[in-house]
Amino acid sequence: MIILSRLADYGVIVATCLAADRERQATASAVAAATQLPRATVAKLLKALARAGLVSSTRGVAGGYRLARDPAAISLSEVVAAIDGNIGLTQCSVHVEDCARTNYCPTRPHWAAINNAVAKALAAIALEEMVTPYTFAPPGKGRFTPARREKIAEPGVTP
Amino acid sequence: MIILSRLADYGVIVATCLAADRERQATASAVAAATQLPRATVAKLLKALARAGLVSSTRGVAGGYRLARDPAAISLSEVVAAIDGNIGLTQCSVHVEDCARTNYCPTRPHWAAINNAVAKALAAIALEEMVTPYTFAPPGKGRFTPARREKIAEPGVTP
DNA sequence: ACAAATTGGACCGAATTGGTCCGCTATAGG
DNA sequence: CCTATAGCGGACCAATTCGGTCCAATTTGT
Repeated sequence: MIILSRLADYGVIVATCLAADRERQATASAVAAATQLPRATVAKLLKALARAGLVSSTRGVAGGYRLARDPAAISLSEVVAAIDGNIGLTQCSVHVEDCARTNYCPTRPHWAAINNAVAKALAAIALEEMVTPYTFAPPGKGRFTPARREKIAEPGVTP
Repeated sequence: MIILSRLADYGVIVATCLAADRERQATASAVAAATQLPRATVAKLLKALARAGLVSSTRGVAGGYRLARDPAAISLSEVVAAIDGNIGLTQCSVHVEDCARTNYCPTRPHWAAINNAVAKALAAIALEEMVTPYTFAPPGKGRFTPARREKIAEPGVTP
């Protein structure tokens, strides 16, 4: 089973990309190029992030996006929630109504606890932490090259 | 966003139902009736649980299912994994290969930590705990009222 | 031998998701 | 003033996945 949707996953990547250098005003296409994700999708994600108030946008010819807040003040749960909606473990924690009909469940109270555990784990990590250990391109330096990316894409997975 | 699939959700309910009285050998139909879930689906779930070794099955005319182990020794993560497969936060934590192509991700190492948090939260709760506080009320007696459920479904989400 | 069960798999229909595209508005520069 | 650029807000399509059902086979008790 996979917990967060691909869109949410991408959303974090996109947000992290913006967090990499907070000053720069990046266009959707620029972010798409940097992240190697399809432009249209990135645009969609940025829209969602903007609507959630996580990134600020400026329109027009010299427009673009940038983080609205300090990367240290944006948690992953916010990013995920901006795209996938609020986190709930089961259907009934999101839509309460239809629970009445299908199930009998003494189990439900426990879900809330687990729910919190997940939410907390996600809330405990800030965007800043996602970018720092690998130093994206801190001071005015070059962006990430696709080549470099391949190398660091390897590990992950197992703790 | 919803973390566990409906099937997994149901799976926990079914398992909890069996845990409610460990001695009894329950047929798939009996469990379906008790849980108010469609029979075919329950049968499917029980099959999956059996294959994972969580419940033992006996075939034939007086057959049925029962828990293979003590309810205190079965964690929710096992039940969920039996149905939805292993828990992973992102695609790349499950299928590593396609990660190399799509994304650049300095972010990935962090996923593992969150992954663990979720897994631990799920592993920390045993089937036994799911059944005790609310004592199933096997035949005849009242189910849970939607009203009560509403109260406990609220929380979670915000940090 | 028959009936009641699980087993394993195939199968379909539908809901959700990922992704694209459109027309619109706003801004900067010539 | 006009044009090019870029975000905005949808609608929209395509496809994968998911929930659910069904069937043939096997096993076992009466």
